[in-house]
Amino acid sequence: MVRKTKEDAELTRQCIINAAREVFLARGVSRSTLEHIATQANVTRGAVYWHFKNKTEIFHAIRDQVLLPLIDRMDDMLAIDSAAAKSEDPLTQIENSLSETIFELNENIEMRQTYEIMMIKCEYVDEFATVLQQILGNCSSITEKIQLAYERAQSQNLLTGSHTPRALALDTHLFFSGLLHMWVKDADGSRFRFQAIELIKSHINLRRK
Amino acid sequence: MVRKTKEDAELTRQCIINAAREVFLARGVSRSTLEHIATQANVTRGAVYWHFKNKTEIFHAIRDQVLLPLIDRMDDMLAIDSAAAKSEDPLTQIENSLSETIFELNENIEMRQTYEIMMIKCEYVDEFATVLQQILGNCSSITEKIQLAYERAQSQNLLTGSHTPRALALDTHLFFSGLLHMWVKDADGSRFRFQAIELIKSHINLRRK
DNA sequence: TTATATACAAACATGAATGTATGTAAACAA
DNA sequence: TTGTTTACATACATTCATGTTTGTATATAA
Repeated sequence: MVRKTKEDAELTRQCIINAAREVFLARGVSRSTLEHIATQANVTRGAVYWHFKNKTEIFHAIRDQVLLPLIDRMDDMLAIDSAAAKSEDPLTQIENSLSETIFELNENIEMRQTYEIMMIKCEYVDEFATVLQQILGNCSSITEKIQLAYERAQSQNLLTGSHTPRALALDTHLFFSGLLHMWVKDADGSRFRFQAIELIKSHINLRRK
Repeated sequence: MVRKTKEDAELTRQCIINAAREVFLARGVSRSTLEHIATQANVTRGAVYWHFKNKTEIFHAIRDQVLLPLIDRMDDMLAIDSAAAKSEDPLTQIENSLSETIFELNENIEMRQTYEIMMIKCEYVDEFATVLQQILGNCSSITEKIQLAYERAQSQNLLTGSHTPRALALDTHLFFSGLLHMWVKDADGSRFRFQAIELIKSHINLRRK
């Protein structure tokens, strides 16, 4: 049975991406073969090669599909003129944007899998090295957004102590980066997953006057 | 020229480990072949197979050689009865143990390479999955040590606010975990490497009364 | 209606990488 | 001094993943 219409083709493309995510997660990117992916997707390698140039292209497809939207949303939540910004103080805004991300990881299986692949099932060499630069770029931009929020908090006299918004933002970013890593590595959920939201709240409260 | 004495053999073993570290770093663990490693060490695969069962065993050798001592030292610096504990307040003790680790990463090339391999040049699946559990275990133990230090700080009335030592320790641990990741990923050093020590100081100062 | 492009499946050719088996020279023990 | 083990190098067999090529049924455009 051969698929024909455009929609059918797009459907198999999605199947391949989903299959690749599962396979990458289970076997790591390097050890995953196009045969594994094809089998998981109930197609042959022919179909895979039709839709993608090689494994790297599938990898990027997976990444773009779920990671980019997440970053966009985080950006939105931290923006000055967002809906959130008008109803909440800047610190709560930061807290919510972090919590929201954790919430998404909990709810959205594909996103969780993708995060796990990117963090502990992938070796950042050669073609994948560029992805690292992208990640660093995203980190910088998010840190800046957080910094702006802290600046607003400062001008509203919400902060304890006399720390610069820049330092606070970097500290928050590193904290969250560490949290995401632990969240992913802590697969059985015993250590971090259950208390992630509390940790975020506690982190922000350290700054509250 | 064939090597003969015990010492010579141990020397080639070390050569192989060092070669493997370089190769793992450059190509990632998965893409590194025993042939690559052998060539880099100026031996043949025969020698590699004589000293190691397979690639995984080399991986573990690399890890044990530099990572375990680091963790031990960190434990020491945070211990109640260490030399550091007697001359410094608990918060400075925490700060120094973190700074010391960063200092080591800066000075010790092998350690830096090993960290980089473990964090972004390795896929944690199958045989390597157990390493993740070890890492999580180490994290727990270090967090507990930090917590004890915060408890001492609390009883000495050094802390601002009313946060529990447990929450502070987790926050510090996550911060440092994130810092290490960024430190490693930030290969050109532009973003994090130069200011790592400042970030640590700033993180601890957030807690100081 | 027919020609062409699409969306695959199946077959093929090639190039590794692995593990093992064998060979061998020197150290060391007896 | 000779036998045995050590510490490798070399050769071999096998498996496996990749990329490409070819075949083909159907959709779609002309």
